[in-house]
Amino acid sequence: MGLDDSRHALNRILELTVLLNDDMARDLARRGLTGSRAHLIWELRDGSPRTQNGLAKALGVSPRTITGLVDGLVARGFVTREPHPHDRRAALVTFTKKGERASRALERDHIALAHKIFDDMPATTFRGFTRGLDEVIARLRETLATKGEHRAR
Amino acid sequence: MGLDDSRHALNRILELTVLLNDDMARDLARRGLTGSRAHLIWELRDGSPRTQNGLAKALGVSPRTITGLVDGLVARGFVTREPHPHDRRAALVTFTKKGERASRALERDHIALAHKIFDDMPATTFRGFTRGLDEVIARLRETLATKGEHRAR
DNA sequence: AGCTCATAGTGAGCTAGACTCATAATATTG
DNA sequence: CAATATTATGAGTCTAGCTCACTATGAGCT
Repeated sequence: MGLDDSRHALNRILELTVLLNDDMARDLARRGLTGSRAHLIWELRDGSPRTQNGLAKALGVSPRTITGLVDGLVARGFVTREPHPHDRRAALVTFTKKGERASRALERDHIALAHKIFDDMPATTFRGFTRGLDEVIARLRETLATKGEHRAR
Repeated sequence: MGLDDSRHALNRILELTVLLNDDMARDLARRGLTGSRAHLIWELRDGSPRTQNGLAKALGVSPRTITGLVDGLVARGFVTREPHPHDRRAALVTFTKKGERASRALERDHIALAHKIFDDMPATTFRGFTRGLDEVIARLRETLATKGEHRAR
């Protein structure tokens, strides 16, 4: 395939990332959330009381950043910090009612988006897309891994 | 197609956006650039002397933000502010030698990435992917337009 | 028991990117 | 010429990352 084709395809992918980002950011804003805060809630969704350290590892972000995100979510009433039963150092980040509602709303939004994108797509197109997508992701993973080796030296 | 399939596909797309972001951010950091600053350089690439206002519209960002981005690029020697020949209010953001080199490097990186992702992908897979991708983008555009109407009311 | 080391969280201070609002300087137009 | 529009920036805010230093506590080893 020609180079121009692959460049064009890459540009389309980048266009997609921008569109997705905009769409999701707007939905989140409507619910009083930012991307990072929503990400935290999303993580909290499976296994609600979590320590901040656990969240830091799950989100791939420093513990200090979690402190800030949790501060924001506490201020807006989505979560509370509860004492850990066995470890007085740790705080358990716990959903409030509002937080649980928001968590379910995020899930609904996610499903609705998947619907909107894929529902009336012909099955063959869908399969062709996902097949290619898997390959693209695999190539990207390779690339990242290779560069990671360099850095590790 | 089942709901689970579309949800899974959406998750894969999100995974892709994260991978792409990481990969590009790392390349940019290697060149002393951030995503936003690179974006500005990318825009400057086609039609080098540009006013900040023009850049603001091109990047879809407030003029004040451009001031900040240009400040950063000037401090690092990628661009200069030159006086506009006919309008003493406006500054023309202009590449330095270093900026031009960086601009070409970004282009090379872009091409290399497209290569890495698509080069050894079977043509049928590639076509299937781009076809689906076009549809996905179209659906997203629709969604955004619909919501935009709401906001416009 | 006591000492050392590790872990959980936060304060302080930095960079970066985005916004608004107000303002200065300059263009444009009636 | 006077009113209005445009270009850029200062001031101040918010979010989201980071590191480094520090407190409090937990765990393990003599």
